[in-house]
Amino acid sequence: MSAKVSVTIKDVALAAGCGVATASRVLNNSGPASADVRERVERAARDMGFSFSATGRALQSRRSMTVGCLVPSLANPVFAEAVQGVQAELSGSGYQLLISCSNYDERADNAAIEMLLSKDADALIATMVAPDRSIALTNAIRRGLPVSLMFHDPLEGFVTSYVDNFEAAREVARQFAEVGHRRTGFLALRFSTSDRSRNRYAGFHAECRARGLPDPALIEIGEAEATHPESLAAILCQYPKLTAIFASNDFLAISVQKAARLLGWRVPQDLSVAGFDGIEIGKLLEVPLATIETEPEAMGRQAARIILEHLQGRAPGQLPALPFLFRAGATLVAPNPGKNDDGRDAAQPSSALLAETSSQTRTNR
Amino acid sequence: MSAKVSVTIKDVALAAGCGVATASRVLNNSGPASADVRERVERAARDMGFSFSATGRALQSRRSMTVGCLVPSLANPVFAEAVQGVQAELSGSGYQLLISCSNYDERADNAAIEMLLSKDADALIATMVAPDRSIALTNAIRRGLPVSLMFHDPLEGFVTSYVDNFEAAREVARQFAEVGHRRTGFLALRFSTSDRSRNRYAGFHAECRARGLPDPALIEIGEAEATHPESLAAILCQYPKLTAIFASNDFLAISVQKAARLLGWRVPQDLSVAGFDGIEIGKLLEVPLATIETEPEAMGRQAARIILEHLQGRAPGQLPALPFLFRAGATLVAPNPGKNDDGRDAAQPSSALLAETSSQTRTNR
DNA sequence: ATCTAATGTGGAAACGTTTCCAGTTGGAGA
DNA sequence: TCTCCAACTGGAAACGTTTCCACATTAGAT
Repeated sequence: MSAKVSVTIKDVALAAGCGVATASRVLNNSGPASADVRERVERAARDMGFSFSATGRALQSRRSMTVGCLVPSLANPVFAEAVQGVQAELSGSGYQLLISCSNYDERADNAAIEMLLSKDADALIATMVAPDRSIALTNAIRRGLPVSLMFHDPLEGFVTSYVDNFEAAREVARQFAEVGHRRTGFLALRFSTSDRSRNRYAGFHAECRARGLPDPALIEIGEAEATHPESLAAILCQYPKLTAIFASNDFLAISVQKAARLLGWRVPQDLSVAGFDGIEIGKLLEVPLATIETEPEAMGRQAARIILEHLQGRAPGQLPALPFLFRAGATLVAPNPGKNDDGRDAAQPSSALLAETSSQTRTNR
Repeated sequence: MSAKVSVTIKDVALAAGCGVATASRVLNNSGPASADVRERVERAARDMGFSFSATGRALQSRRSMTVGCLVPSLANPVFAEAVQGVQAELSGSGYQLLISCSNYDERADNAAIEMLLSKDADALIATMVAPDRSIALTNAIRRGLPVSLMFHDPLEGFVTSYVDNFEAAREVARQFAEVGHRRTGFLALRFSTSDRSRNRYAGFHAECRARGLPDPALIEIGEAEATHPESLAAILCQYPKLTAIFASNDFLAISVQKAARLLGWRVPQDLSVAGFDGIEIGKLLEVPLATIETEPEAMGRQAARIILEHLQGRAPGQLPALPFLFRAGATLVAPNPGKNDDGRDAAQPSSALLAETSSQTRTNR
């Protein structure tokens, strides 16, 4: 109706014939007001289509009711789901989500944090290349701003929501070893910018060592190879002796299967594969993917809950790691004696059996 | 260093021994200042770690430098990628992204728009159940707030970034028909809350009609069936005569393959399948998925560009649809004469051939 | 009838900016 | 020396809220 661009509480007060203080009290139910004036104010507000200006409120209350969130990329479903979890948990709390993406770039990380801070975010939830190296972030913490990380393993001075990458990777090594794999490889994307990837390798490596197995091959690849099965195949070619590959995420694991197919290798007969993350599609594949199942959305929710508690004055400490689950899948079976050339190879039972059984191992720390 | 929670321009001015007006001019490079005072202000700001309060600025300038964005869910990679595109395009423009998700709920849609408006968003980018029914949204437009939709087909009174769902679906019908399919089905998730789904069905239906083929079966399913291949199989069972299914998105198409497998049907020999969206993983499958390739990220970028232009005073009109591409895949071949029971069936040539050739049809409107 | 207390009310300050405007300075030209 | 103008400067208002405080009104108690 009214062409007024934006109607303020002053306009409402004027229309209702009272002071702004009274109008504010009525509209917020924050103080006494006679039935009479209450009615007038409410009607005026309704008629004029009044709504509070969050900016005005933020300025006066020193709270923007906004939570800043930084993730490497929303194109990676794992982060997207985590953000979805954050958003879901925040929704209804009155807090809104301010989003930023760094594209796995450390400089962008810092710029983004500074941007979020200058937007007066009341709290920060982040996954970064190197949280501990971010001056902006540590400053924020020092100033008492609630900060909570996602995906990062525990880090001195930070609170984080995470799965224990090291332990989960050990579990994969265990599964590999138990069916008889000796020569294994870890396929890593963004090894240098992802502590997750590094910790997974560390756990995988540690467990192999502990079992007296050869060290796993560390195969680092770039964005290009990850999205181009032909390039990936060219790389895999250089590791003909491996009988099993642990990929640092499910998408990569599926690419490995494709690359193997291009090379004429059969999965799992010629090469076993396991992934990480537990994306839904892995279960639907013709050869279901063995993987570590995680719940990014739960991670986001936990991070948001921590922030919310902080914001309400409580100061929750570090929570234990979120659970993960080794999901058995047909991509992982005993190595093919033909390919494995170092004497002792395990003649494990069937393959298809393990695949369709949903025997899963729940681990929790 | 200083334990001061937040340092304002007033503090800086005080430290530099000048008025706030001068400090503001220096810090913004927005007016004259002697070299002397300029130097003092800049040093004070640096020493005290001053940064502008976006809130203060927003209040005085009436611009929050914030763009509100509403999508059904970030758990759906298609939307997540679109948001990533928006974010990427916005980054560097000074605008920040305020995110909200509705979970495909019309009521939540409206509440979210109102929330974003009350947060003083300078513009809105949205994908909703029913943009045209949203009072909050139409009000926003009437007030002159830049609004741009994503994914929705053109709608009176709105500007949208989209692919032509109707045409794309016709293309699928054409591809189905050309290899000889007559009895086809359209598998729809969230038919009632997604105009995309409805328009795809409409296009598919129209093209079948135009070719004198039987109307495609409309198979509506819920969230539960979509994520549970067993349930999906039970439903597919009821349509034994179909030789090809067009699923309203790729994830669903992959689920169909799984369900078919559970029923002992072979894809593509017993059932051809095509999807929509063109997610990357479709290419990596053992039986690569035939699908309509789209670029959600480009969609987000376009929406953001439109908004940015609006914000700079230009008023760009509706742009043409974004291009789509029919991606051939091994899931689509000629129907198996054995299954097709109505007399005239096409004895098309090979199957595997069509699969591995990457002959793709580019369409644009 | 007076006193107290509770209730209602609105003016004004504060939050952090930017910008208008008026004032002060200094130097150049007459 | 006087005038004028440009360059610089800072006070104050405004943006939309909330909240403190003081004031007025009323009802209840003595």
